[in-house]
Amino acid sequence: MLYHSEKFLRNEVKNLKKVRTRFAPSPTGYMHIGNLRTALYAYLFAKSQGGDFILRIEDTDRARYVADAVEFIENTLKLAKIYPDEGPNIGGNFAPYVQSERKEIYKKYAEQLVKNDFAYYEESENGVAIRQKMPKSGETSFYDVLHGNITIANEELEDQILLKSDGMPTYNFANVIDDHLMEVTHIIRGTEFITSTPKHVLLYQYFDWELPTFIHLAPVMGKAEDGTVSKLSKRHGATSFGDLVDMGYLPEAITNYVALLGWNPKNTNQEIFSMDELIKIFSLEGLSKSPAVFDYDKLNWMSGEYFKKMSDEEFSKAAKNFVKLDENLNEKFVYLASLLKTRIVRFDEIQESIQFLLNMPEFDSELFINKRNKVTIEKSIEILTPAFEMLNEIDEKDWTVENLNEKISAFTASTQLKVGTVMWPLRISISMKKVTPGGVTEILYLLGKKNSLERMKQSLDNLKSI
RNA sequence: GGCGCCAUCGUCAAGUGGUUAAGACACCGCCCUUUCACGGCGGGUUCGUGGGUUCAAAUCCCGCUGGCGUCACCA
Repeated sequence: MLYHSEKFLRNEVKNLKKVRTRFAPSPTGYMHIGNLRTALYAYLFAKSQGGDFILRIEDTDRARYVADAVEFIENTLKLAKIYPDEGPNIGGNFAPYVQSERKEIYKKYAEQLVKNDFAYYEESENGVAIRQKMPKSGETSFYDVLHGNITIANEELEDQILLKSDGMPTYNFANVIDDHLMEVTHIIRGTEFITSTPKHVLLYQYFDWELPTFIHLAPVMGKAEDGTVSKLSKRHGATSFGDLVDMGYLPEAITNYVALLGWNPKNTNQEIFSMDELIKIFSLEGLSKSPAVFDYDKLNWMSGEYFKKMSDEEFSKAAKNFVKLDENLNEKFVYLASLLKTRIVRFDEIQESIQFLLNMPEFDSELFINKRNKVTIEKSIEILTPAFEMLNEIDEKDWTVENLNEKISAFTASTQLKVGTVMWPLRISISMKKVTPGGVTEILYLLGKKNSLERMKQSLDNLKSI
């Protein structure tokens, strides 16, 4: 099959050189998930081939410049465990890596093009700009690893601005110059660049430079409430890596999920991957050419998987930034973490789920009534009264989960009632929540003896006064 | 609108002419159970459409439809 042999051949040739990929964002102070994914794939490909990954800042649009955006991008990549080999604050043999600092380079090459009659000056009220001359006829083709050969008629191409009147290059010019100068072998970017690629190809031809390999990635889509699908944007809620981290997703989980959005490993059904594993297993063949819809359900599942794999210590440490605790809970947080781990999917869910431990919710007699466990108000009073006495006799220092478990089991047995029947009113009386992280003994322990018994007594009094 | 790209469950996706069309998420049911989770077991739903090619098409070709992108002194 042509497609495969061609791809194979192409890879053969390219493999002779060290693979170099780049991520070239503009400094917007915002890392869109789609961009992060592009960076990830470029990084994974380079690393899987033992190559280099370069960070280059495309800040040729002065109007768009955002302060500290470069640091923001570098920090985000670091959080995502994507480490460039070369970049603005990292350095490298091809510095500078910020395009605004390379102004003179572009000027030189633009003028060379004018000299060779591949471009011309154009004067307007803004000043003097340089435009690229496009062929009037014929067509320009290029090979894309994902899409095969793509051909566009030259008459579709307009004479492009290469150098703006402010002396800055346009994207279409600067990326070609830099990719060549920085010896980028594989250009991995979004499909939105497919139609402008012929312009770049022509530039390579004008300079008589070797063409890099192109890989145009399908976009990441978002699903709106009405069910329609479009390119992931703000109307779909959180769309940046930072948003997701702020919501309490683990960076590792986000990266892992995003890796699988548009790429799949060959010959395995594994879905949870560390960065090292991704590097090991990544291949261009697993890339998908059709768009992928960002799915929170799947992200949630994956996030939960990561939580369950964490030790209680790791989890509590990471979760602490998301919660406000009192002294008592702060002390017991590692234990609390063991209860929380399997129940939440984002750190920002914790506060609400443990709020009842901090403050006793308002009394609600309805909660005591439970059909399945055959619990009524009367039954609750009947159980709670002796239970309170029993618990009250436990020494403060024996107030441990293990011991409480033992005592409550013995108590339950003595009542001749079903376990659920006893546990239900007990748990409600100290939590006032139908659903809690952990059962009665866990909550008793977390609350401590004094607080637990105060709550239980209060509930009992309230029940009696109905 | 011109041009270009794309098209397998609701979603992510395996699949490269012959399969009972994998797997995962979500959903539903059952089991376990000290609530909720976790865990275990099971279930339904998929090749956009019309033509070809072929003994045989989700797979190859063409048209249609639909979605997306692009036509800047933005990237």
